[in-house]
Amino acid sequence: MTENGAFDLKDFLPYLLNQAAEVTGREFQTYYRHRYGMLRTEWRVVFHLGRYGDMTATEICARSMTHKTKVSRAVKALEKKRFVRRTVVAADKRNETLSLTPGGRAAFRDLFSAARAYNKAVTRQFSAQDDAVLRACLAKIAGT
Amino acid sequence: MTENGAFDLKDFLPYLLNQAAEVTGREFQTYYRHRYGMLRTEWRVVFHLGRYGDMTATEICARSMTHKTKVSRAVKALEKKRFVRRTVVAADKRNETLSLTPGGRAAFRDLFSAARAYNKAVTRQFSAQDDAVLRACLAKIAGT
DNA sequence: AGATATTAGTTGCTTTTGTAACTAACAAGA
DNA sequence: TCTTGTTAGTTACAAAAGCAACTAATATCT
Repeated sequence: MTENGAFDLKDFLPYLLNQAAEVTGREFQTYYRHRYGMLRTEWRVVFHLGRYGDMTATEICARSMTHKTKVSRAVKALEKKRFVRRTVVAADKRNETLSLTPGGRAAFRDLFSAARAYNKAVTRQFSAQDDAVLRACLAKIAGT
Repeated sequence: MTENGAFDLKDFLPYLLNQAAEVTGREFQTYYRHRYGMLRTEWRVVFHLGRYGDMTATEICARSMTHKTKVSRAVKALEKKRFVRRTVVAADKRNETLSLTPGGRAAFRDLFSAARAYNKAVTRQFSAQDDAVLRACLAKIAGT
């Protein structure tokens, strides 16, 4: 697309990003959805706890830029599925520390390596340089 | 992220894409939402008709990789808001040609230039080369 | 201490989306 | 012409997300 040339939907970044996000999101969701009956936010919560250790819902919100109602519902669902349990912090009873159960940890390990593999498969389409540029641009757009 | 190094959420392409898509989507939606009470798919339909001329819902589905129920609902809403009207094709009464009303055209012109401007603003963050790489990668991922 | 504000997290209600089943119009072969 | 199949588009119902109001616990200020 040139400065004064035609401007198509396929030149419009929000559209492009949305399409790309939808494709990869759909592809990867088969893992957590099929195997563990998780929703995207649930998988994200499991990722956080598995990768970074126990933390509160609020910390997950901050780290993943996810709204607290989404996280709240995800935690509730994960608790019901016995992937996560919560412990009220004695020092401040408003806080609950979230942690993975053994089953949650097993799911995490499986999904973590699936995520790595999926990521590698997508990334393999590009040169290392292009991949780096892509990631840098996305991070910049996301404001990270 | 190196081959065997730590793998973080921020290295996971589906996550990165989702974040970036959400940020830009949210930012741009203020235009069509605030000014014209449109939803994303409605704006997409208007874009198609304004940019590429009258066409049927099915054609919009194909061009924008959008599911037909989404388009169907968008068209219904746009019709109610008097941005779009439909004409049953005499030769095949299953088809309805969609076209913009004068009001729809005015909205399109406004949103089209807003989209261009927004796009330019996002793009300006990167070098021309990086921008080209970004777009190429996204198109590849989206399977376009 | 007592009033006020802030923070963590939940819930209720509404909007939006996804899925699948549906109607109507047309096509094509027996 | 009478099935059978296909295509365009809609609708009904369920799943998910967004938003705002809510409770409970703690912090702050006087």
